Amino acid sequence: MSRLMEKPTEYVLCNALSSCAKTMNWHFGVQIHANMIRSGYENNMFLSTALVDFYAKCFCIVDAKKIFRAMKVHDQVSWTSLIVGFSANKLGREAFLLFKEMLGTRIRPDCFTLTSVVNACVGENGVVNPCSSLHVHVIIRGFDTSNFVISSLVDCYASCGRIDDAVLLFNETNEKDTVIYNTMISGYCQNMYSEDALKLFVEMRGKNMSPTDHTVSSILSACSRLAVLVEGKQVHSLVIKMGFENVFVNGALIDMYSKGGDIDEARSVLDQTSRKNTVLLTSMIMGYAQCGRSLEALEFFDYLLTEQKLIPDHVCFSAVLTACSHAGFIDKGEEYFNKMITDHGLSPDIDQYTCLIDLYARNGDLRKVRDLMEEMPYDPSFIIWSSILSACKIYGDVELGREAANQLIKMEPCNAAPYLTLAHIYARQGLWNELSEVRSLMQQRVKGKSAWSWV
DNA sequence: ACCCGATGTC
Repeated sequence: MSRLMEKPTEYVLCNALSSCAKTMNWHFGVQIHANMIRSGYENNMFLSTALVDFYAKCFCIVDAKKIFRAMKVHDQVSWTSLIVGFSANKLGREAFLLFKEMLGTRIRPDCFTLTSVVNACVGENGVVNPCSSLHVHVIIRGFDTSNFVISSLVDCYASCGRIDDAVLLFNETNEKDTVIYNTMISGYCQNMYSEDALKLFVEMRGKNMSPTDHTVSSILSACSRLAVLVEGKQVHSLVIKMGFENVFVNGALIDMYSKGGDIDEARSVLDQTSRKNTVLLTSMIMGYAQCGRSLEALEFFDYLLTEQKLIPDHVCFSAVLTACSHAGFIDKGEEYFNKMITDHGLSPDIDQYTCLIDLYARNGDLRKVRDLMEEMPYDPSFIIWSSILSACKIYGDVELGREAANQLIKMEPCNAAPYLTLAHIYARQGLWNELSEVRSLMQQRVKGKSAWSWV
């Protein structure tokens, strides 16, 4: 090894760095960087670009930026590498700003650049998602024939809720490949257009295009949203016929069966999965919790911990706490919550606090709800206040109910639900003046508006 | 030589 590393060529170092980037092998990559400096290759643009890519993929975005800024010359690839780097580090805005900076140079973006910057903007819900202006660049540069660019644009439109624009672009694209179909199907699913997702799947089959494992995982999640077990089972047959079994597909199958009410079939899919991961096991626990088989959820979790050496994550504890909440197991819920911190070294995020608050609230222990809200390092969310408000309705707590309703109204002034629940609480206690106040407030604000009209 | 697209759990 040392002989090989004495006089490596630029070509060797470049490929080695690229491998380190792909495998996220930081330790080896920094040694190559050191070797590169020793060998006097610091000004090699290809190597510097590979370094940018390597550091970014290892989540050392600061180092990636430093290397990029120190470069004397750039080409399309080096610009694109840092854009991809920002994107991989969830810095979509910075990726977009870098793209704009690139437009000011004499280097023109190519389809790699455009795919990458569009992809970086997927899920960016900032002030305005720039998909339209990127789309303009795509058209100007004539990249609207590239399936890579089109599929990332479809995804970008769909991910920021502009499903109509996604459909428009999808429909006007002539040579649609499987990935574009998959992207559109997944876009429909993300936006809750589950029926349209199924329709497009049927269209795809009618055109004799072969579905992939990606197609079926989206379609299965559409089936689980629609709770259509019959269609879901047909897709399951297809999965077996085509041999699509992987963790994603099996995860979607488990979810489809448990949401469709056939928890035992979900378990049978899980048992047939050879490489089980925390996600699949969490789906299963959540499945038991949501169909009211809380004891089985907890037994299964305890079995996995002791016998299968499961390393639970935050989501897994949400599933366990949901099981406790649905069954009213207060002591067990507190025990799991504490064990999460002490035995598993996880600091609870707002979702687990939400589960525990919901557990207390459903059981009418509103004192503990208040204490936990004081203690937790998060601002109470809409979900938390909603679960408190429904508890106040059941247990007749006017004071806390009023506070919860006011918080909810502040967050979503045009949503009628909190006004109605508060009115219900007032009516139960015979507080007629308060009742008419909240009623007229609701009429002023909610009347004739949809729940989302303030957006 | 270096950079690009989609999928699953709360």
